[in-house]
Amino acid sequence: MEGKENQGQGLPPMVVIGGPTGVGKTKLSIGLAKAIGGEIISADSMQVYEYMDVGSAKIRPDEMQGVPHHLINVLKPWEEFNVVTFQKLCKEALKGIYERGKIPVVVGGTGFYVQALLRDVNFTENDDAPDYRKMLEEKAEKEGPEVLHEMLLAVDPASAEAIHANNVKRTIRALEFYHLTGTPISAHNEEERERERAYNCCYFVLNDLRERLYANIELRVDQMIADGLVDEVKRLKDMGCKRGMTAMQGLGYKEILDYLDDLCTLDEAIAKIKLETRHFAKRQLTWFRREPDVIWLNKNEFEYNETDILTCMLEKLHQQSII
RNA sequence: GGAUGGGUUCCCGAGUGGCCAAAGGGGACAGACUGUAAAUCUGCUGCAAAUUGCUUCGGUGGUUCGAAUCCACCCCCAUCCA
Repeated sequence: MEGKENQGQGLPPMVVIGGPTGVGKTKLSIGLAKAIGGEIISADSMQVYEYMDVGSAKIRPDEMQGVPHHLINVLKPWEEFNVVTFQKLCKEALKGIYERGKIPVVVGGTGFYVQALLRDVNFTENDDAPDYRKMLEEKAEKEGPEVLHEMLLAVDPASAEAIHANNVKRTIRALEFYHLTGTPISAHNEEERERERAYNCCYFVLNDLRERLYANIELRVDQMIADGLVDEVKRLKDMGCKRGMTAMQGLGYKEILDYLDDLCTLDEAIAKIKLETRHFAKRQLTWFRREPDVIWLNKNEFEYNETDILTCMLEKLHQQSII
């Protein structure tokens, strides 16, 4: 509990608000940003995309209340997005924020992205190797995932042990890394794991009772449908968006796409979105739980009083000399 | 009232005398994660500290060394006939 207050001394200030989808991060972030004169950086893998508003639960301009937002609507849906891009865009945004003498408030549910930013993880520069990756994907498809896993075992046994054979995506990434750099990704990861936070920051995680979270998710999905999610996906489809694209892997998008392609009924699609969103929220929480030094804000413990939550946050920020 | 099919662990569903605490799937829960992360993958799921014990397959009673599985009666559900 104590003794960690000054560890961030000298580092640039930052506030992080994480939490599962649908807890109310957006609303809270506005309240906080206004209170401390902050600017918001969205750590969200879908809100970066233009034309994807309802399905990504993107904040509306009128909700921003004048608080500047970064990393929202900065990519087209057919563009690729990944941690490295996120990191790069983030750093650009941060530069401006610090120049303006403001405090960045990083808000988002993608724990991986937040971590990459906070610890300034170095993702070794490599060029893409689309052909190699594609070859591996086809190989896995044809010969089964074990074959790739054995290839990995030969060049990077540590990774092979850490990555389950069925996890084709991560197996491929490990192979690709070795292919491009000649060194095992496991060695690289080991080094990067040692990294400490590069910012003086408070990492808040907003949470709520599981049952309330889930109930809320269902309501939100119904609301998205009412707000025109189907039309939104239809428009994206007309723009040429296809299943394989990063943007179209978003929850709500891939399922509605299936519906539009007549692969299921609308009700089935909606039920699936709800289910997968619940699963997602759970995975998010798993990530935050293992993240060290996060400050949990359980809404139920605050009796759902937003002001009390804000007061608590401000107190923590003071303690850590962020404000 | 009659005929037939059926009631299985949170749900769906297999199991028709011992190898069954009961296949498989789903959900729930837990976890992994360092360039696809709203992705991808893993574990676990009757109770009890137990390689052992206890309770469970609509209910009750019976047959048997032994039953979720066989028999009898009863209750409930579905469809059909009256």
